[in-house]
Amino acid sequence: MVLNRRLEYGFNGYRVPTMPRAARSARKRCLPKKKVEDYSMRAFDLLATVAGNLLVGKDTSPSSVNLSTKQDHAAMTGGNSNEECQGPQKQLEPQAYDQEASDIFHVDSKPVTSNGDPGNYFRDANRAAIGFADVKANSDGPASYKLEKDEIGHFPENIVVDSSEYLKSSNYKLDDEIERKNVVELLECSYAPQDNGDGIYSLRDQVVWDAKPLVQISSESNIKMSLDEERSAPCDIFSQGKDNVVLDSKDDDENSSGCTHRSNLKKPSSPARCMGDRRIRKVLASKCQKVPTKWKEKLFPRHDVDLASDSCDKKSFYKCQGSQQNFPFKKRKFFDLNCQSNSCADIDGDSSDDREAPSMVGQHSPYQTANSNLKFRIESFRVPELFIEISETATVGSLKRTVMEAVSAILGGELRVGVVLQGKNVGDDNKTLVQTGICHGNNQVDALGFTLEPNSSQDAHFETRRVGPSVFHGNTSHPRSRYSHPRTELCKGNFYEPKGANNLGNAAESDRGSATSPTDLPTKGPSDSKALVPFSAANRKNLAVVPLRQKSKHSEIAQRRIRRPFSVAEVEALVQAVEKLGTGRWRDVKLRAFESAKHRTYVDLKDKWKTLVHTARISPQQRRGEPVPQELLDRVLTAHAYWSHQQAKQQLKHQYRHHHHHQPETHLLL
DNA sequence: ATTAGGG
DNA sequence: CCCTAAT
Repeated sequence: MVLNRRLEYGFNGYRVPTMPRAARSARKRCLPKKKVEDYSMRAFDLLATVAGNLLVGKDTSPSSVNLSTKQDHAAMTGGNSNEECQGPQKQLEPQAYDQEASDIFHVDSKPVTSNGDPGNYFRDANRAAIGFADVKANSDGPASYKLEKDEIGHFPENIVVDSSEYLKSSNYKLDDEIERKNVVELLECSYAPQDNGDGIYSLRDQVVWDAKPLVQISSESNIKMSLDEERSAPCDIFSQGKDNVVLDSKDDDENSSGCTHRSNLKKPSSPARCMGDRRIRKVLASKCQKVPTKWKEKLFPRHDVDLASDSCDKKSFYKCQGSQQNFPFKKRKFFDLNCQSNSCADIDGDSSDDREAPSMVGQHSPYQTANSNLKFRIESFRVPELFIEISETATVGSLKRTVMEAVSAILGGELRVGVVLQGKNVGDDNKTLVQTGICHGNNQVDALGFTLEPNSSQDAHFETRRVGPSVFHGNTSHPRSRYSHPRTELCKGNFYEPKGANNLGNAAESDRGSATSPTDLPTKGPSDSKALVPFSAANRKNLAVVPLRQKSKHSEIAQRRIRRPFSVAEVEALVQAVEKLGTGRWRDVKLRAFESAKHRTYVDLKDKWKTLVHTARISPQQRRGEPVPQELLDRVLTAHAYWSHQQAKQQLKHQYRHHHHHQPETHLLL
């Protein structure tokens, strides 16, 4: 075998699930006392991720937007296992939703109107999310928020976010950068690739998702809210059917238990999703015929994968995909709230026309309402194609990571939404829906799709997507993919002030930003992926420009924290603090010198000190990373010696006192 | 929640 | 950095 041979894979894209959910297990550690902003943040992530489930309805809601939250989410997070099987039923009920909704965020706002431009759909949704994320909580009482109104005056009507679900976002920065972080966040958090050899190219969750709804975008009146929940399922999900997946009974063969179990859960509005189901089914049909059940069709993400190299065993690949044993299926529940039966009926009728538009990227179902307003349900967006290159000797795990990074890079980059109508991109953002024909008859419902596209600097319009086979270009390693560390300059703080409690404040803040940018590569072995380049399909020239390092690492769930090497300035601050406080008061050190450095815990500081001492003791040749000035290292040794001595002294003193109670403190070893 | 250490 | 035992 030729070592280091390159394998090239072309990916047509993934389907991005709309509503991932974190595991309870992980949540445990992610749910400390959080600030409302965290909820907001999480809400944004989720909302952005689930934007595909946004339904835009006619406007009857108040123009003012209020967001309220209940800080105490403990009750909601107290999920239990039996909930896995039983809970969903209840949750499928709108009432249940509403109840839970009251427990969390709540946003009332205006929906998008039909005369909005085609290019605004997603933007509006995102904007709402952004506003959501930006809201500030009141200090007391049920926090109320104000959602900023965008120039068009479009708001989601109700945005409900399960408060039990959010990331540990203490490091999260709610700024403009958030917009491009949105979707990728959850991908990273919930779909991080793993090494245990499951579906190779699947975007999947690392954890078992909870049964509760994650995000709800709903409204009493017009806005429809659909909740699409996914959960990991045991490999035998298909045969067991014991999971909570909402499916249509018809043409459902096996999984009888599960289906029957669910049938009663289905709401009369279910037809609305029939279309989506069918569409998905259709899309997947060619790839997933091995899977006998529609479950798979419904749940299976798209795996349009082109193997550009023979080195990769296609057979095994497909086998893997088809393997019910190993594939990490996620049960997917779909909730359609407030779906008018009549509307659904219409859609259902339309669904007969559903066909797979090659250029279509997202499934959705727009339908007209009483007024001239349209409702859209975007089940998912298609992620642009990407190209990766990886060593043949790389491990599967590293391949997964690489793919994950590529996907994350794309999603984390500046995204924009494309609207595809009947296979053609709607490039004119200024046209109205009517002019574009989007709001026309139902026969076109299926022809409408949304795409996520890299928002490249210059070119703003896009041509037809997916033109034939993937074109590999720009397959060289992406220069900026990893080695640029803007950190250096960012960390030049004023650390030389004697005792400023917030010496590192600036550095910490700025460091945070830079810390998220460098792609954290797998650090093990030669298996590390090499070049990883998002590449543009024949039609997507911009793609190659997508920053590869946008991935924000604040992945939730038990994700190892990103590595954030201490800058010299930080070391300086640490040394200074330790000189003053000693080595046994890391809490104080933290407060003193790293107060505003959220990502530096006292444990981190303690660890850093440990390594500093070690570093100071080894030869300069053995040291790695950004060189620490010898002067600092000397101070480290000095301080370490001093405080070690003090500590020993203290111990001896205590011993002495223990034996001589009558004796006051005596200074030995001075 | 902190501290101290091993991994 | 993580994980934990012990405070």
